[in-house]
Amino acid sequence: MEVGMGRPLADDLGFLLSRASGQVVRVTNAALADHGLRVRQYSVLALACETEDGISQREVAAVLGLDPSQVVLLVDELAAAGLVERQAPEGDRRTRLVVATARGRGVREAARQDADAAVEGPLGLIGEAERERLRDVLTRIWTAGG
Amino acid sequence: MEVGMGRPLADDLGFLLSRASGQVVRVTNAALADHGLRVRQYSVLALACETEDGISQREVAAVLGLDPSQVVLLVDELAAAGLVERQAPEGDRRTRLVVATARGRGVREAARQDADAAVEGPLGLIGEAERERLRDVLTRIWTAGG
DNA sequence: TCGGTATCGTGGAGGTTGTCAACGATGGAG
DNA sequence: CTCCATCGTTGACAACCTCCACGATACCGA
Repeated sequence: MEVGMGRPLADDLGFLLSRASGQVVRVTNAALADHGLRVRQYSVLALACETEDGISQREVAAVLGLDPSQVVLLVDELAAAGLVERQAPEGDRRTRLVVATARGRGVREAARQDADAAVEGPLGLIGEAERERLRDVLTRIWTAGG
Repeated sequence: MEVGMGRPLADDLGFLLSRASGQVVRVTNAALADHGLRVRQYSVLALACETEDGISQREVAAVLGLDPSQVVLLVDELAAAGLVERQAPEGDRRTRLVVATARGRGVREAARQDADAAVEGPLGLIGEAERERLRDVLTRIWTAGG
């Protein structure tokens, strides 16, 4: 029986994941501040920009891994800034579609560039092939779910 | 000039990182709850267990990527649970060494097993070679720093 | 030896996030 | 029509992050 120490924290994937994530989020938030955005808001805005007709708040919550109640405030803030609008869909009067405004799409583009540039700090040493592999792994982790 | 949409959010490494991290943290927290721990506390405890003579709170903060003021409360809670002790080092009376108690080491081991098992949910499909690769990438991201 | 400067732990304020339970409104199935 | 599910919303509460300030201690140069 080995009595020594088990695997150190520095090898724990969960720990490494959350530490790296915190790092990137910190840097990204700093970059987005110039645009009056935080990462959460930026993510919602980005999602809204990716559809022509908008995306329901429920879907936003599901994709981002958030509680639906969190999305309410995020959309409130984005709407107050004039970056998105809440629209009623054709058939279902329960749901609200989050639709990006023209201004929202512009801000998203500008913000994306700054965020991408800032994130090159932590990610600078990671090559493109490795990034693609990382995307794949992180997506699979998410899909495997809880 | 391409007018279409740029890279979607689902390809953004920062987003994928924080979503996967949140997922794993959520699952881990649930597993650690049986031991009366949260991930943050568990990380501090794990770090304390990895040294014979303890680790300064400053170092804990640096390794975990936290503000030193956060560590104070975490150590308070761990100490109140009898899992760690604050000890004064030989030379420097400013610093406090966080030292794991025998009970703390036991709890850490038990908690580690439950946490590792729980994390197999999200990480189950990732092979060992890929995990090692992931550890390497995440560590480099952290080291590249901000 | 003294004085300025840096570091450590700690405390507090303020904003952000995560979690959970409820509610009203609407939709859908039987 | 009735029962049940879904959607957005609200509120409460704990956890977390960020920043600033303080007292105590250490270090270094004059």
